[in-house]
Amino acid sequence: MEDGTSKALGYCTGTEDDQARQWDVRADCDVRQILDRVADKWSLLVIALLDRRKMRFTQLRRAVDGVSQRMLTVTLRHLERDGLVRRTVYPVVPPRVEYELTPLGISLHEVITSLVIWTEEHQQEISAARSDYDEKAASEEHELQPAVG
Amino acid sequence: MEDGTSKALGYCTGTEDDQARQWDVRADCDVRQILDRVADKWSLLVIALLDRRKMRFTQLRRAVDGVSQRMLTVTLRHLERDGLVRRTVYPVVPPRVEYELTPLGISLHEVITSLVIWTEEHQQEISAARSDYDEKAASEEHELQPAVG
DNA sequence: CAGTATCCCTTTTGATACTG
DNA sequence: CAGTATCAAAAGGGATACTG
Repeated sequence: MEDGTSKALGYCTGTEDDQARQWDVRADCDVRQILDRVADKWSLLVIALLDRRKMRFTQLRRAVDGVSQRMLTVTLRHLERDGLVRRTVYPVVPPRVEYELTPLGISLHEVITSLVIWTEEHQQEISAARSDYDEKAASEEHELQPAVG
Repeated sequence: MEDGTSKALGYCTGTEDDQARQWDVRADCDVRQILDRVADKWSLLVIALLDRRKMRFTQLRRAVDGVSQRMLTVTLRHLERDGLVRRTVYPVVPPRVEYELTPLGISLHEVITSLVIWTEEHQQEISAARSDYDEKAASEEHELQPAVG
């Protein structure tokens, strides 16, 4: 689980009969590594929290608040390994460790922001689509079971 | 599992002592729904494949190729529910079902593209960071176990 | 404080078999 | 063809206990 590079990505074998897409299938293989990081349950929160400031472990733990100690550690290690976060250890008696975004991390943060903005702008449409879908799915069921209520 | 709106998102409770971040913590709750869709192992591939053309179920299944029948169905249902993909059933003898992006789906596709581009542009840096991290992690271990090689 | 190690439960995913 | 249903395997993630 610690090694993001060795996982099998079944669909990485390129087939060139597929000229319509503009993303290279092979590019997806690389993209996946980052997407998995972005998509990670906690990574996004940590990146957002670390925007323009350093934070200590416990400080992050409280800020994210739903996260377990284990998952925060795992998340931070992944981000550090990918060069998105820098970890600084101060060799003092009560250990002090600070986390901050690297330039690469800041740059990713900006890109993710555009995705976040898109989501905010289209949230209404998505909610509407969901309600619509759920309603229709419900009436489909009524066709099979007309006498429920 | 079919209901993306009811899942618990532990970190959604907003604490306002946190003025540095520019994303609203509550926004993350909504954002998560979409991010989960974007981040999904197969969604991205399907959206990419559906760019500017209709495709049938089996056609998609072969194009994605690593995907199981079940996962493709689940993925398509999610995308359909979110209003990103339109599903059209032709009531003919061998069933014919076509999938295509909605305008909303096209719009998301464009935003995701910027993320894909970012990844392609920074892939080298990330790989380098990983090698660096792994190398350092390896030598840390040698400090504990000096006689290995 | 800032972790690591372990156990265990939940969710996700894949394989297989069956159907309109 | 385009699914649904079911079951088993695997990964993800939390709680707890321990450590430099």
